[in-house]
Formats: sequence, structure tokens, C-alpha cells
Amino acid sequence: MTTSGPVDDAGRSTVAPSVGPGVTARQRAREQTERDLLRIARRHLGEVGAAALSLRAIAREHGVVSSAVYRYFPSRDELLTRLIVEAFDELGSHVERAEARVSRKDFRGRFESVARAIRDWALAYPHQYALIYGSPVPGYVAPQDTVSSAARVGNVLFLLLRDVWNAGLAPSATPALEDAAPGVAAFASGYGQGVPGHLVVLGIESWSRLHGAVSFEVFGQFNKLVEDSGAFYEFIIDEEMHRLGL
Amino acid sequence: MTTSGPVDDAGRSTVAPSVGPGVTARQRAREQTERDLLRIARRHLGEVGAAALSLRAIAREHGVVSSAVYRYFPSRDELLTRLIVEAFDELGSHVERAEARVSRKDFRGRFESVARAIRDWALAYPHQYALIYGSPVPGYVAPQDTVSSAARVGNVLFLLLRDVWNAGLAPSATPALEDAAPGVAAFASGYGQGVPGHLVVLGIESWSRLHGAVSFEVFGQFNKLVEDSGAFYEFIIDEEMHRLGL
DNA sequence: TGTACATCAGTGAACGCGCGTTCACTGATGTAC
DNA sequence: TGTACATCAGTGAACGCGCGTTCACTGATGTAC
Repeated sequence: MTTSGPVDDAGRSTVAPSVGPGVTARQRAREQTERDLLRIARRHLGEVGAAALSLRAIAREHGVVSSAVYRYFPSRDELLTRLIVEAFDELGSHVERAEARVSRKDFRGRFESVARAIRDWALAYPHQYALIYGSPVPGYVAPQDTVSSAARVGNVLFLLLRDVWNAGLAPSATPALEDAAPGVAAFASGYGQGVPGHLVVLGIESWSRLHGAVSFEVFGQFNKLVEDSGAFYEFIIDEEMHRLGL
Repeated sequence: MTTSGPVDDAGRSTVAPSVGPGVTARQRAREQTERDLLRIARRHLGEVGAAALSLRAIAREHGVVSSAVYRYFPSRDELLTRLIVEAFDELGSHVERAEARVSRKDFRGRFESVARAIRDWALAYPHQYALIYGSPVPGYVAPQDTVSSAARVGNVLFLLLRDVWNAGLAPSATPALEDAAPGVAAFASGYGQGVPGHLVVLGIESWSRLHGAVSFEVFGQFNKLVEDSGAFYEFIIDEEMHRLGL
């Protein structure tokens, strides 16, 4: 039996349905139900937000008694974690795919597609975006499981930055950059295969800056202030590329 | 009777206790109670977040039956609105006071103190910050009352930008800035007393950029990524000042 | 200055609602021999 | 191939909780004459 991707405790794939001999109808049904519940949960999240997400409402919509959901998720928090990991992964793969479509040597094109992919995804799934980049859900503590999924967008940006650096295009350090670099040293030493600390600072700030604009747009701070947020975002992209030496 | 500041429908001050003849003990007691309830509400907000803010819990803590709260706030939403306006006003006056301390001609000093004041306030009152700059409270619709309070920080930044422009220091337009300017035209025409549109774009982006970093710090996105967020923020301030010609 | 009346803060009970989670159960599906 | 047993998805009732809001009321405070 060869499945790929994430698996749960029992070794069942959490992504695609299991197939082939040795896989029972019961097991296939379970996977289908789990996917259905997640789909409903995702939709509810998009309608009422994370704080108001209700197991009973999900069960009701699936036509099942509320306790039945506990066969699939041990608690509401576990379900939330699943949704958070899923949202990070969806944004991550959306960004990865967009960036992969561009020629490796086209640094400007790669940066543009990363930046636009973040905004496009956030506008398409505002509640999912709020779940992972908005104010923390009260009473919910993110477990370790979310970390690797959360890092995917950052990784894409970092690898791009590394290529820019290797091509000799990235800017050199300024005093202000040097001052900030020690504060992100742990990250730099983990990821920084030959990339200087000041570039890691620059990359994290690009990421923070893009999300600043996207959050303001998605959360409504631009209401009556910025009418054409697309053009505004393109301006930020342009500035960022200048700054990164592109 | 001379009171200043915001007043409620009955002409009572919502800020300071009324004094002098013609003000009854009952009225003073009412104002005291209202202030007590708001103080408790503010603290609960800081502990459980906006979505979980409960009128009953506030009443309980004040030692009063839950229906009594309705003598002061017609509904939970009205109370939330009060808290939101209050948070905007507190951040606004914190920033205004910080900026006013600096010599008018010291543009760098003025920008730095605005930027630092935003972050300081957000770190001191993270839930209040989340209330006004985080994901929207589900089911809550902000009424018009919040607009003028919400604009105070932006105004400070804009007036600073105007002074910079009048001193001949602000940068001239780039093609990317020109492209974005029409999208913020409404704001520019309202505020732009002789300040060109591209500067308004620049100012709004400064504001968005600062909040991007502050939000990431307050909402925990910098966990294990940026250890010294103070130094990181100083770097952003420095970059912004370069960009604004300071 | 005293009295009759009006105001209104706070009470206590109730309505109707939804929530997460537990638990003993039934009956269909799967497995070992 | 058939049978006895094990697994386990879904049931239905219950526990115990908290919520926002309404309403008729009481009794203290304030006001007009």
C-alpha cells in the first residue's frame, strides 16, 4: 500500500481516499465522512468565523447527531487545529504553485507572483485568512503541528531571496539592517545557507509589509480610504522589488 | 453648566463626572456606575477577547443583576461600540501626545515618536489593539460613530507629511506612485490641502506597513522568528524615514 | 417647609436559545478460523 | 463457504453550562407646587 502525504495515527491518508485491496468499504466511508465534515466546517468558518464555529451546527448540517462528530474529531479544538493547518497548507501551496510557474531567472516575476498570490488567496478566503493571520482565537492554543505548514510562504520568499543573493543582485547591509539582524539570528542560522543576516531581516519585513496591506484590506481598514486596493498593492510590490534590488 | 468633551443624549458628560449645583447625587452615581461598568468591560475584553465579552459576566463582577446593565447600555453591541470608540480614542490621544512633545521642525523625531507610540500602545493593550486592528468581530457592524476616532492616528501622520512636503523634503512621484494615486483620490481631495496624491499614497502605506509589523508581533506571527522585535521595528522606522525623505 | 407626584436604578424571575461533551446502546460491517 | 466474534459509526438522552434580552415590580431619589 503506497500512499503519500500526511497520514493519521492509523496510517490512513488524510488527503486522498485510500484505494485498492485491503481497504474496506467502512474505511472509505469514514474518509468520505471526514472530508464532508471538514468541508462543512470550512464553510461555516467562512460564514461565522472561528470563535462561533460550532460542532453541533456542523453535525446538524451533515444530518447526524452531534455526538457522532466525536468519532472523527476528539474535540472542537482539534477540529480548529485541522482547519488552521489546512488553511496554512492551502495558502502555502497556492503561493508555491504560483511562484513555480515563473522562470527561475525571472526574479521580478517570481516576487510579483508570490505577492499577488498571497492577496488573491486572502481575498478569496477571508475567514481562512483571518484564522491564520488575524487576531488569535480566544482560548485556543496552537499546537506544534502548525509550524511547518505555517512556514511555507516564508520559505518560498526565502529561497527567492537566496537566488537573488547568489545572482549578486541583493542590496548590501545598511547600519539599520545590521542593528536588526542579531534579533533574527536563530532563524537566519537555521535557514541561512550562505545568506547574510541582513537579507533575512529584509525578507521577513517584506513578508510583514505585504501582510500589513492585505490584512488592512481584508479586515476593512481601507474602507473609504483606499478605493483601488489592487493598484495600491501593486505599488507596494514595486517598492519592495526596488528595495530587494530587483 | 459647562462641561466639555463628548456628551450622551441627555447632555451628560461621558468623560468626567459632572459637578456643581444642578447636578444631583443620582446623576453622579449614574456616571460613576457607568464608568465602573466600562472599566470592568475593558478588563474583561483584555482577558477573554471581544467575541466572548459577556454582559452577564460584567454585571456579576459589578455585583448587580444582569438586567441592570441595560439601564446603561441598550445592548451588547452598543457596549462594544463604546469600547471600540474608546480604544481608537486612547490610541489616538496616546499618539497625538507623543508626537506633540517633539519640536515641529524635527521631522524625524516626530515620525519616530508616532511610530513608537503605536507599537507601545499595542503591546500595552493587545486586546484593545486586536479589537480595532484585528479581524472583525463576527456579527458586529461598526456604526458611523467610530469613524472620526479611527482617523486620529492617520491625521497625525498626514499633518506630519504635509509639513515635510512644505519644507520641500518629501520625495517626488514615481510611476508606481502615480498609478496608485487615483485609487485614493477621495481621501486626498478631502484632506489634501496642497499635498499631492502620491504623498497621500505614501502616507497610507507607511501606516499600513507599521501596523503590519505591530500586528505580526502582537498576534504572535513573529514567535521564534523575530526575537528582538524592538530592533526589528526600529529598522522599519528607519526605512520609512528614508523613503519619506527624512 | 412640607407634600404629592414623577423619575428611574436595580430586582428577580422567566423565555428561549445554543453550546461541548459523556455514555450506554444498536446494528451494520469486517475478520479469523 | 459459513459462522462466531470483534470492531466501530451513529443514536438518543442527558448533564451542566452560559448567554442576551424582556418585563412587571419596588423603593429610593428628585421635583413642582
